[in-house]
This record gives sequence, C-alpha cells and structure tokens, in this order.
Amino acid sequence: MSTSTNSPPYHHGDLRRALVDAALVMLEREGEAGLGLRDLARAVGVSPAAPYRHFDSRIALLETLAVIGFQKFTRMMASLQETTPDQKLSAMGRAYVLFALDNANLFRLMFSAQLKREGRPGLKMAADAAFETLQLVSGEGSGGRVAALAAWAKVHGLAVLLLDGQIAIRAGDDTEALIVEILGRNP
Amino acid sequence: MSTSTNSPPYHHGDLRRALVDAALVMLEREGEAGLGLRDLARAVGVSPAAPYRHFDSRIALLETLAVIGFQKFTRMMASLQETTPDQKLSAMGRAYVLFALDNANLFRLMFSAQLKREGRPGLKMAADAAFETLQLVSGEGSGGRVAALAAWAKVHGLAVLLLDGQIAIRAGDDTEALIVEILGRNP
DNA sequence: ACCTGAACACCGTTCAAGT
DNA sequence: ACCTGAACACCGTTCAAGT
Repeated sequence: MSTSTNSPPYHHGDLRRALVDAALVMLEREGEAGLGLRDLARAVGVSPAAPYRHFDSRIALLETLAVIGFQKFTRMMASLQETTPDQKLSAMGRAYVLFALDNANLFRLMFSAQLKREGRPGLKMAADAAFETLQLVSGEGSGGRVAALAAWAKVHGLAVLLLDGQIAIRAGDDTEALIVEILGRNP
Repeated sequence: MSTSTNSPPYHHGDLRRALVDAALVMLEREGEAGLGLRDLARAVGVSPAAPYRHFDSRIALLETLAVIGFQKFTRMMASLQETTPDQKLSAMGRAYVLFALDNANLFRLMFSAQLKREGRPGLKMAADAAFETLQLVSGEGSGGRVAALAAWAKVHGLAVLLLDGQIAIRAGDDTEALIVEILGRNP
C-alpha cells in the first residue's frame, strides 16, 4: 500500500495535464470570465503560483484550451463518414453547429477576440488546420472562394445565433431538424 | 467669468452622461475586458466610488452601452432609403455587416454571452426592437421563418467572421464589394 | 443628492525560499 | 525540477463621512 500516504497529492503527478483537464471543465461550467487561475489552482489542490511553472499567464492557458478545441473540432470533421460532396458538405454544416452547441464556451473561446492569432503560431496552426478541413470540400463546389465564404458565413452565423439564444426555439421545435432545414434553405 | 473657478470639474455636471460617453470611447479602444470602472472613473476625474451613484455594477454599465448599441443599430436600419423589398433586403445586409465593422467592440458587447437578456428587460426590449426592423422585410420574402433565419445567419456570420479576422482580406480585395458579393451568393 | 476616502475581499503575477 | 509562502499592484464593491 505504498499509495496510501497522507502527503499532498500533486508533488510529482502531471500537474500540467491536471490543470488543463480541470480548466476545460471549469470553462464549460463558468465561461471564460469565470475561469480564474487562482480558482483553478484551488480546484487542483495546489498553490496560486504553481500554474506558472506550466503556463506563462492566464492568456497562455486560454490559448492552450483554444488549441485543444480546434483539434477536437478537426478530429470531428475528419471522422464524418459521408462520401458524396453534397452529403459531406451538409453533414459538415450540421456537425459544425452541433459542435458549437455541445462545446459552447470552448467554441466561444476558439473565436474569442482576446486570442489574436498573430504572435500565437500554435493557435494559428490549429485554427488553419481546422478550416482547411472545411475548404477541402466546399472548395470543390461550384462557386470558388466567394461561394465557400458564403457557406461558411451561414453555418458560423447559425452556430453563434443559436449559442447566444438569439434564435428563439419554440415549443415543439426540433433543434436539430431546424438546423438542417435552415442550412438547406437558399440564401 | 463665473465658470473660470479652479474647483474640480464634475461636482455638478451630468456625471452619468460623462461616464457613458467616456465608456463608449474606451470600449472601442480597449475592448470590453479593458473597460474598468476604476479606469473609467479616473478618465472622468472622479473617485472610484462615484460611478456607483449611477450604475449598480460594472455589468449594469455594460448593459447600458449594449442598449445604446442596439438603438444606434435600429436607427441605422430605419434610415435606409431603399424602397423595393429586394433592394431593401440587400441594403440591410450590407448595412448590418458595415455596422459590425465600424463598431466592432460595441457589436461584440451587444451579442456578449455575459449579458443574458432574461432578467434585463431594458436590454431585451432594445434587442427585440432592433431585430424587428430586420424581420419586417425578410418576413415579407418568399420563405417564411426558415428563410428569414437563414438570411440572418448568413449576414450575422459574415459580420463576426470579418470582425475576428477569420476571413482573410487579400491584397487588392475591396472589402465592401466582397461583402456584397458574398451576400448575393446562393448558399 | 451626489461625491470622497478608506477599507474589504479578491485578482494575476513575481520572487525568494523550500524539497 | 517543481512547488510553497508571502508579497505587490491592482480590481470591483461597500460604507461611513463630507458638502
């Protein structure tokens, strides 16, 4: 029973990972503004200064979370099974919006104005990789750049409007069906 | 020359108005996170506690700014001169995106997740009034609710993607022309 | 009625010191 | 190498006290 000592738990363990895991949970529960470095240290059972061995600043931690978000997003897009361009395009739109709804505060952080991509190469790379996943398919489509941007704008706009509760979900609405319907509609 | 005294400037003046005016400038320059109540009090030449005579909290001040933003948005939409439904619809889309670009941080605040509309009737009314301006026209269109939401999503998405620099503006791009082109494109 | 001064309980961040 | 304890310069907010 060498593991049953009474000494504090995090002297050796992987503190960085523990911080990131706790931060992801905290982010989704409290939002970005509610994710304090001191709260985080408390949650993980460590001193207020300890996180600074692993992250230069609170912003650096947020950047790490955003990168994780883009990677998760990329993995999800890459895992779609649809084959024909049309089916794939519509599956991606639907997946994009559902990702935003399922990871609301992470999605907001990924697009936060506080995390400018210039001067953050890691974040820029993760974001570019995610968006390349999208253009692979929409670029194949009929209209070139403008059509691709139009499609992206519509999907992204629907995601943020739903996220912020701007689009009223009425009693009897099936949210997922409504998404598909809106994305299928013309303009 | 009764106004040339040396006594501090804001003993009597309209402090509330001065705070709001300074806050709007500060918001656009520093972003929401950079708008501190103490900074604001300093900028206006008043003690840190003085703003609390006029706003219950920092969030209450932000709410006031967001309401002003929605009113400005509504005024702008109401002032469009176009007459035929098609022209008006496209003018509104263009105006929507340009408003976002010209009032970046104010626009972000209007849609901020920190300002939930439930429990803030003033904000809800201002936002509803703004969105009614939109539905007046798009509701007339061919497709009913789903088509109106699709159009809104596209315009709003284009606004936030441009705002956050997600859509790369290439050398030689005319941003305004690109906006019109994207909004005119099909999906 | 409106504002000041001083205080309270917090932050993020730094730095010497411990193991 | 990694973490603690104590400190620094801030916050937002409250409250007695001034005019």
